[in-house]
Amino acid sequence: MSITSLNTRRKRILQAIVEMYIETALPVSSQAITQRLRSQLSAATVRNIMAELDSLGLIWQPHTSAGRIPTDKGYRYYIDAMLEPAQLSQDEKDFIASQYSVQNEAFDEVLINVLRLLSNFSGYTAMAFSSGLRRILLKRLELVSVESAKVLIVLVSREGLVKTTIVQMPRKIEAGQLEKISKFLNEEFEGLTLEGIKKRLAQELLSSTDVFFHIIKRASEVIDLALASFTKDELYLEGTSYILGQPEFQNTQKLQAVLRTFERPEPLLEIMKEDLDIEGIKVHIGKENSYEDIQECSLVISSFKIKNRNMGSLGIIGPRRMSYAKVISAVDYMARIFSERIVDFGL
Amino acid sequence: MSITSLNTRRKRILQAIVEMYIETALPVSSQAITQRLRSQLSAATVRNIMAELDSLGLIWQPHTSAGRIPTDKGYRYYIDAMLEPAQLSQDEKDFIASQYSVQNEAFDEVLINVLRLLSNFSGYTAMAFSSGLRRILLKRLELVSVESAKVLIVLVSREGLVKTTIVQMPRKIEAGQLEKISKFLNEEFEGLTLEGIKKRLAQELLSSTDVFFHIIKRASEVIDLALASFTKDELYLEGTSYILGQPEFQNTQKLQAVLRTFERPEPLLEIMKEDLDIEGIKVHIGKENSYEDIQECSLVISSFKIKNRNMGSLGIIGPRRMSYAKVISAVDYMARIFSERIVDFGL
DNA sequence: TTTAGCACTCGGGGGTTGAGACTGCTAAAT
DNA sequence: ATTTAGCAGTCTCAACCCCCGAGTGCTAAA
Repeated sequence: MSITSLNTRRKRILQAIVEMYIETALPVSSQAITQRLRSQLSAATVRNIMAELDSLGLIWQPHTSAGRIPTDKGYRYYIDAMLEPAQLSQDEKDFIASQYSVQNEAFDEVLINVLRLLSNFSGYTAMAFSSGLRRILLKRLELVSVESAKVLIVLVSREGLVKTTIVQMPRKIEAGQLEKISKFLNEEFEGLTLEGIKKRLAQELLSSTDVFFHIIKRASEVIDLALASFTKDELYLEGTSYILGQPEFQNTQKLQAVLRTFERPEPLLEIMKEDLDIEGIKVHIGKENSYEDIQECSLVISSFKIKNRNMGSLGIIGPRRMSYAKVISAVDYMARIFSERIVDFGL
Repeated sequence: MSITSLNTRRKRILQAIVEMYIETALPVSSQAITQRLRSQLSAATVRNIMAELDSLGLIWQPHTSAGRIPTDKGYRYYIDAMLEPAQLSQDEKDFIASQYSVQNEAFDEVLINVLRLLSNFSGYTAMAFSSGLRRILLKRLELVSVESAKVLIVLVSREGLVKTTIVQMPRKIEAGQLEKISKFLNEEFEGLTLEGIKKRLAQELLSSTDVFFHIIKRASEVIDLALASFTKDELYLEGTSYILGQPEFQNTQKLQAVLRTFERPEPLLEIMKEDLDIEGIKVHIGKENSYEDIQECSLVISSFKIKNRNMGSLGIIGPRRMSYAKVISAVDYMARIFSERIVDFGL
């Protein structure tokens, strides 16, 4: 007996176990399954099949006289082989659309709002990863002098994103010179990525006349500082408290592991970074995560695009015992809607 | 017998009880005290004194055959009458200084870093309240057109703070006009608070000639939008998971109350707002807090200044059974160092 | 192949018990 | 008058037992 040869009846029983366990958080007994399936199967027959599924490693018992619980492998099979690519209902979509209002907010704020919405809708913690402005194309760059050597850089991308940062220039810089630098950058490099600009500047620096050399030098400094500040990977979390309501985290040990991760979320960032260029939805179940503190959790992740470039990912982190059907369709929908609208709103 | 007449011996016993309870989280017995004090006192004598302290409401017994635990009143007396204003050791200061590095970060980020440091150093959850830019004085205001009706407002305060926000103007606005508006605002209102500027603009709007009316009108719109965005009170929390390690919060009920507060921290914000103009350190012990969900907690709060104006507060929230000596000196030191350096770094 | 029946296993709730930790009180000692 | 030794009394807590109920696996019959 191998997993690939599960017949319909076995599949239906596995499905029933997974779904009932997701609903109740209680081990599922043979009798409960017969009731749910309303088929002519007796509990004894179901028990035989459960023993098979158990030996295949798809379900397990917390103790001898208990019902069965899905293993990670069981959830994996359920998701890969049995979960239909569900859509949100129109009602649900309408609900989300009605909540999704964007005022005048920077990119970060819009993203956080989307996460809050996703988190409230799903009842789990929402997370997002943004690859910074590594991939965006320059539309305009404004330089504002804050004080002597301190400059505020405002970057507007072709995609409509705005980001600002304050940097410390190596030397004092005059307002007039600042203007020249930003004019130079805007005229020469519109439509390039920051890294592209950096390369071009390095070339020009070699071949430039003395007159321009100075401007190009300072422009390089500006771009270097902008790069350092704008291309930081960032992670966002919303609804972290939803994890508290989950019965599997009543145990203080397990709870602490997850909250530790929420405080130092670099592992989550790594995972989402790796998934950045994957198409569609990616699910990580329990021990499939190599990072120990979240091996009681499942992640559902999808990347979002801005003008066809993957700019980051968003998703859900919750207990393995998660309503995957709902969460997967919600994450999918939010990633799509966010990709579309972030540009429409011109942010 | 009244509290004010506690003689030295009674004080020393109360102190021993508080300190041992803070160390061990276990009720303190008469015998434990005789051992700690190494005086010639017998346990029986100590018991007599403990009975007195008990009837004064400074200590209590969780049950008849248990040792004593300080009441809120006991902690209060300990802090007010027995705690010397301790300084951090040079080692501790060096440690903090070595961790405290600021690059080019916005005000928020610096504050969060300080909290993280304070939290790690103390082993408790750190919190901060920032009153937004309500109290700052305008040095300069730059307006950058982002697209048609969308404007980036850059505010530089006399204190050296920089904040930016993107706002949606009610109408399209031309670059030339933007320049006029910012010139007008900078020339007329340098040195005022945002609210001061708003008032003055309202007056001028009434008495202005037709030529200026339009500019003033648009300037008002800008200031209104800036006010709405810049003067939000904000609360920051770092190290929330430290609360989980505390033995008093093994109890899920109590834990949940605190975590609820971390989730909707408005009550904390209120408390810190009220303490904003208090000099030095303020300690709130257990039931002294009117907000029920944190009546198992103590707060240690100090406000920080920027150029002699109280701009916000920072502090610690932890169990009543907190190492007050260490926490108080740490909070005091961090508030001072933050007040000093935030300006040096010109953020 | 399915199912009824049954013996078996295990967790968990409830009650009991005994050890140990402290106290308050009393009476003697200082 | 104050301190202390001694002791009886109180309460918690961990250990233990026991039993119920839930659910299983296995066997043998349908």
